[in-house]
Amino acid sequence: MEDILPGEIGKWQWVEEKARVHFEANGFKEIRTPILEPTELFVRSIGQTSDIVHKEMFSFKDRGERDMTMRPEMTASVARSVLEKGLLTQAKSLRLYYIGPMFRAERPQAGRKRQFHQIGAEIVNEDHASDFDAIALAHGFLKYAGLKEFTLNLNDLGDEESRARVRVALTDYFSKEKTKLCKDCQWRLDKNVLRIFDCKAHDCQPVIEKAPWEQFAPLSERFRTLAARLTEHGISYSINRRLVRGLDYYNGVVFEITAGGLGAQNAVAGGGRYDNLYQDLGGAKTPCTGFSIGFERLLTALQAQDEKIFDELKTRRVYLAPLEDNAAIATVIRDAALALRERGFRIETSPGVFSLSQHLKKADKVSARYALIAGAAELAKGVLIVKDLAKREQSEVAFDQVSAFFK
RNA sequence: GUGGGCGUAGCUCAAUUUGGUUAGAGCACAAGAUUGUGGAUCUUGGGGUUGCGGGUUCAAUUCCCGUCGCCCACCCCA
Repeated sequence: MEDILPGEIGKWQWVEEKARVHFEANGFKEIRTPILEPTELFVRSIGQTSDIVHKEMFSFKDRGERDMTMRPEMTASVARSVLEKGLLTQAKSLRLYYIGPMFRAERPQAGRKRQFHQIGAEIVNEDHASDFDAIALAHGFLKYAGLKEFTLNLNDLGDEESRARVRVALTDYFSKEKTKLCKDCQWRLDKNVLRIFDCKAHDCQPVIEKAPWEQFAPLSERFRTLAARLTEHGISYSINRRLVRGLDYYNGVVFEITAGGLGAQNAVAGGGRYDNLYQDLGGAKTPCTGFSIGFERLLTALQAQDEKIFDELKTRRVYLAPLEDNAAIATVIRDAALALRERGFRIETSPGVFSLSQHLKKADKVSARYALIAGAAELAKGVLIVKDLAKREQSEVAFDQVSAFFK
């Protein structure tokens, strides 16, 4: 697990702010839930057969001997909260988003830490028509955040009826080929036959290739409608019939967005429809869709595609440079800083009094765009010097005009 | 859970092969040259339980054993 240090927190705040603006503008409300939940919640929602549950959770007994788990994802927590607080009795449907840390006890590698962060959204109690909204929201946010190149992959897991039919046909087929499958797949055959398609083991591939794919085809009418709508809105996609996703609650349309510059872990977002989760947790039938975006992976991809993307962070940083230890000067500068703070500028300064050249050096060091300079001469004239460090220009601004100057 | 690689200053690394004086360098940091115009340069300075524990030895950063941690990949996922 990693510390996020002051030197890099600016990027985090920048992306978080963009996420809040974008999701709120699309009518989504933020929800925050506890990091700790009863283990049972994740076992019932994500599924016993998923890798997440059977080998990747941070679980322990608390002091009351209860089985607790640090959340490995957010969808189950949101569902729990919606059911527990009866949110659907106050509204017919919900559109929620979240930002926060998740925990999975995997072996770390590039793009995969044991604590990681997700930005995600859930559309609760809306039918398949909302699949488009979920995908458009995810796609739109990635663009808004500044990601230029990424690929949307889609698949259709089918409705319950067709899934049941497929499951029977596949179980029948793979049972006959059982001896050719790897150990994991033999286990999947018993527990969740669809996930055999996720297998990357070399020996399983010929068996998977010959599976009765025709049971999946053709894609449903719903899926084709969705695809047409995406095209209409200029969102390109590829269809990947092998995309299954490792959480058991998915059905219907599932999707994954991949981006370059991420190493082996190249999925930056993933999600899909889950119509049965609320029933599995003891609620009423509640059709849903949702997705989540890997925060760290998004940061990595953004920087890989445009190394200067976070430079604009500098443009809203102001360094304060009092030239003398003088209460009047300190007050004038502080008042100006207060006004700029309200305009969203970040204020930097150094404790103590320094010469002008020392101040300017320090201003460079903190990557400030502007310096506010005042000494005895300025005080006498009733002005501050506002220096643009990038353009190497400066002007004298009257005390009460500083805020207006930065408009 | 599997495989490979790596642990020496805040960071990147040297010295380890063949054990031997006080473990070095660059970057970064701090002070000064520089009392009103910045990124350079120069000078000076602070920084180390060589991951940790044990063993061998007159002597261990170096050899041996153990252990912990990190990185990359598999797997899986965001």
